[in-house]
Amino acid sequence: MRKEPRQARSRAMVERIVEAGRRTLVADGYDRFSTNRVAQTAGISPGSLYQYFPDKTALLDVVVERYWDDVSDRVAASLADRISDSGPAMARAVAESLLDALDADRALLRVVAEELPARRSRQRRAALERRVRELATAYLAARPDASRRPSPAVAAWIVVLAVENLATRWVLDRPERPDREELVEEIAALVSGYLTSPG
Amino acid sequence: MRKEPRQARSRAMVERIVEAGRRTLVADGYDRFSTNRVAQTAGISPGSLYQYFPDKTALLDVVVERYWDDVSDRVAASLADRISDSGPAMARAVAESLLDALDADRALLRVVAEELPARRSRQRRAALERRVRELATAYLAARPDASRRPSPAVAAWIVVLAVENLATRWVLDRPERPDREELVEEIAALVSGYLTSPG
Amino acid sequence: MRKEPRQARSRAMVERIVEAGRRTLVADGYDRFSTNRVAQTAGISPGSLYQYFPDKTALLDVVVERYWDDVSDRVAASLADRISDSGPAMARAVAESLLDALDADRALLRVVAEELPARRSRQRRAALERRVRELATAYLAARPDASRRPSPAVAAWIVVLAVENLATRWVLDRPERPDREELVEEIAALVSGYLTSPG
Amino acid sequence: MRKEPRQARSRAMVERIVEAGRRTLVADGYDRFSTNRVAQTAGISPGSLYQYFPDKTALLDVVVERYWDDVSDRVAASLADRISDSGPAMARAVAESLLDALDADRALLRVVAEELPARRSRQRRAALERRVRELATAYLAARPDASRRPSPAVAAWIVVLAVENLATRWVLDRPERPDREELVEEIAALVSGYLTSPG
DNA sequence: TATGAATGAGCATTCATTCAT
DNA sequence: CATGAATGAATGCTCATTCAT
Repeated sequence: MRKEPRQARSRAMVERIVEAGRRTLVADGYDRFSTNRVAQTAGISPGSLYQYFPDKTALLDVVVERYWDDVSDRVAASLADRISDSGPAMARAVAESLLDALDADRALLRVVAEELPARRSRQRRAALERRVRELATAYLAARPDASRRPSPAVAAWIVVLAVENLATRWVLDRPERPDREELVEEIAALVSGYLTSPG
Repeated sequence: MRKEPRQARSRAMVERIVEAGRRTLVADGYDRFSTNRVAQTAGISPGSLYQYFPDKTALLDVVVERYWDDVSDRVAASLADRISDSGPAMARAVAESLLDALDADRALLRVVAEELPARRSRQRRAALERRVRELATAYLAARPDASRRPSPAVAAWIVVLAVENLATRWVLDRPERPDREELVEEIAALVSGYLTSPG
Repeated sequence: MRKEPRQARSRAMVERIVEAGRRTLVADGYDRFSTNRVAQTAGISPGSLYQYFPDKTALLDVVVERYWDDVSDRVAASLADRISDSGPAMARAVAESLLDALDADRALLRVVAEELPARRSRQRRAALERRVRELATAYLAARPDASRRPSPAVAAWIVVLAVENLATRWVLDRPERPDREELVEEIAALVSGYLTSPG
Repeated sequence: MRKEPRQARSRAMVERIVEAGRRTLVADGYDRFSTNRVAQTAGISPGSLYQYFPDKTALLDVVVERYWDDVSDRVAASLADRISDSGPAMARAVAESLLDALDADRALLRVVAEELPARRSRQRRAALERRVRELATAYLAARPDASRRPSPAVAAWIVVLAVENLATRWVLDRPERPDREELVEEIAALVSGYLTSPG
């Protein structure tokens, strides 16, 4: 009496491999991310891996993809709890959400952002940026007087990239100054100062 | 009669190898950056390479290091020509300098910023940031009323990282919007808006 | 109510697999003749294949075996239509029959004769040769004055091998010269010249 | 005081690898002809093999090529010692030469002719055939009355293929009948009977 | 019987590094 | 110093075969 349909078995196996991939990446770094090693970590044979992924790259892509999707989801979820009206508060909310999301799997962020060729992460990272940018654009569109920048699209590009990079760097480097609170404050200032700067 | 002292010979050889490394990196990408290939490009034997560099990584590091030092020098030189008084003009000058400096060897920037594990660039990139940050800090220190941010050091950290990343991404992606002029304008707004934002 | 006895089921399954093997061989070549691929072509699972064949080799052998048996049958059938009295005419008939038989599945001949290790074909190809040799021997025995060769068995060995190889090579290479008609003529001359050569 | 120039070192190594390839082929068969195994047999590391051959196929090709060239040379050498005038004697000489040449490395002939995909041998085997064919054609051209066949080229094609295959098969199978002497006799009869057969 | 997921030994190939010359 | 042939561990990947279901 098999409860789970075939699909579920596959899904479980894919899960197992992806998780092994993630762990291998975090534990051994990108340079040691080899199919044999992942298979060993997953407790399967190298051949089995190829029943679920056409090649090494495909697996890596899924791991990376999943990471950025998770970050993206965490940002979205986190934001939902912090919706607020005023501009600076909004910027603060975004910053906090991003910091939380990036901090959630800092070890993997380190690999994804610092060991992988950026090219590998590009697409999914861009998806995250797009998602946040859409929120930003919607926000700006809904509150025309929140921004004095001439182009909302350009403003969103500027803001999102700047904030994302500041957050990433901060999470990875954890400098003494600014501390988290300061950082959020400065980001809020950066964003609101920019938006209210006369265009 | 050997004219040149050993040191000089070494220096010339190191130079030759580093240059070969740079060319290999640009021409073939990081994946094909192998010691054999570099040696061949340099017109020496693989064994000789190891007389000047302990391992492949060391060579790569020097190439990267040199790249960021060059960028750093170009920024400094470029800035010297644009020294100006007013805040926004200063921000504009920095942005322009950075864009120029990054654009000067865009092919290598692509490899260094998108193919190499970011970790490799870390130290020297940080050096560039430090250098610019120092300029920024000095500027802010000299003009206390230019900034309302509580900590000059933090403000410099924020500004430099934000501007550097925006410039890098823009050079690499060359998006239609913002175009260069717009970008400079927005960066100026970002920086001056931030600095004048009440802390 | 199962209509067919187990035997019949097996036979049908064997058939199905062998046919799939044949098609795989023709379509993809010997290098891609893998059990998985054959099973897929047969619409069964790789495991099932092993219920009918102990290993890959056994299946391949049956496919090859079947091919040469088919050729053998075609030669026999074709010959029945060309029975004639005079020696040269007989040689011509054999040549034509062989060419027809080999041409009938040229695609498979190519694989069997040029891609497979010849060893694989050995036994069954020998069976074909034996069959034709028997006809030849019988013919020679029935017409003692048709041959001046001392040993009919040896003469048959010589003639059959020579003719078979000439026919095979011609079918596979299809050289401009000799064309088919010429070839048949030359084979007839070869055979009758040989047989009438004083022993 | 290095006596041998660089070339010679390479040549020795190539020789060593080719010989190891030959031995591996003979000892373990085509299926076990792997680069690692050849390297081990040669007493070198797998990587070294690739300094002399771009890939496995290239090595195999050289082994096969060398085999057929050797056979070809042996035939030529052997023939030089048997040059004779009369037709049947000539055919006998060719047959003997071929049998000698093929017998010289029967173990390798087995692999080359029965295990390798024929395609691999094709080109070099064709070279042998061409070489012998040229001799035959020259012979026929020089003695117009030696042949009554209409086309010398076609006659050469027929004769060479027939004789080559008979010789090969005989060497590989070593049947009781015909024995070597008989075989040579029958081949002579085959050839001279054919050539004198009225076209 | 039939399945097909899982296996794992094996393969061809690469490349950073060494060391005898 | 310079050489470059030699190394050999490691890699991504395949496929004949097995066995729990």
